[in-house]
Amino acid sequence: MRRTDLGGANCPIARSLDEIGDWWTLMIVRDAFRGARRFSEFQRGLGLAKNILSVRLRKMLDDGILELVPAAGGGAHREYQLTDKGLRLRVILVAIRQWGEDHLFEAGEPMMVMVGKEDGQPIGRLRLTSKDGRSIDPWDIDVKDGVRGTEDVG
Amino acid sequence: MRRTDLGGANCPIARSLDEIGDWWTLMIVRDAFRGARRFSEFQRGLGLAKNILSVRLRKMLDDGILELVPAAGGGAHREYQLTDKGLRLRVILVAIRQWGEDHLFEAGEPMMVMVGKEDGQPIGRLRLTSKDGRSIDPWDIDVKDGVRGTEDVG
DNA sequence: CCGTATCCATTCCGATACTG
DNA sequence: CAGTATCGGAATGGATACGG
Repeated sequence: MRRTDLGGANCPIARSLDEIGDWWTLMIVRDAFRGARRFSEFQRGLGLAKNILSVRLRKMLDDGILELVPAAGGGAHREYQLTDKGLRLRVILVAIRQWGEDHLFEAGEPMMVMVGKEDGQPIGRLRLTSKDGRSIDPWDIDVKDGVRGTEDVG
Repeated sequence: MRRTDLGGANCPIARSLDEIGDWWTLMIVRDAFRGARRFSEFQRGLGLAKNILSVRLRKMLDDGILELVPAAGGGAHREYQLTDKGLRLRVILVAIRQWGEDHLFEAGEPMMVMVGKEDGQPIGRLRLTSKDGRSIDPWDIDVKDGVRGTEDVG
């Protein structure tokens, strides 16, 4: 996404979109969460050309979303694995998923669902909250200049 | 996004990405949340060519993300307004924003922040939860076949 | 099996000019 | 102001062939 290059902007949305605001990247992350670890797994799961997958995977390695690690089973090859930064994309995928479930499917239509490993139940809905945990409606939010405070991390 | 057209897939992520998985669309939504309502406002805010903006806005109208309404001030023209479906994209923007804040900014670097209209405080972090409200880690989630149950709405 | 290199078609974007 | 029409250049995507 080059456009007029907003990558250096001080808007976290613009900067994020420059890195992951691309169809394939998020689909690769989706498959990684599903357990895909090898080149061929991503390729079969997504049905994209190898050259494209190659470029995307390398960029995601460069961006620190994926990393290459020795094969889990002890094979000679290496496998792709989500970094912590990549794992944190799960929230975005869930948000996208829940929006799609609400607005892009008919009732009764089959779909893939996310369930907690522990209870096997569909995960809860994401909620916008104020600092003290109360729910906020989508329109009760403003945007203003600020600074990343270290105390906000975590 | 044409690719191999996953739009009809039963994966909500793929289907969502087919509709909003595009750089400009989410940036337009971002500006709409910031208060942009007119063609020229979007154009100035995003710095994109008019022909592109024109196509994007029309598609978003078709998709029911935006709608045209009589000018708020009583002017002769009409203005773009987020539909309910569009307003629900706020959660996705917040998820994208928080990820970017965490991984794409240095401490102390200036950035735009979202604050609750009511208390003026930065909004809380999105949390993945199980059905009963307990927090879930990003890796403690599985994906399986399912159906959109009407009882899950809301 | 894991990629890279090449080629071609399509799409996307920006600039500009133009209409109502 | 709010778009539409056109054009050329750049990037993207798919297919295929090739190399480690």
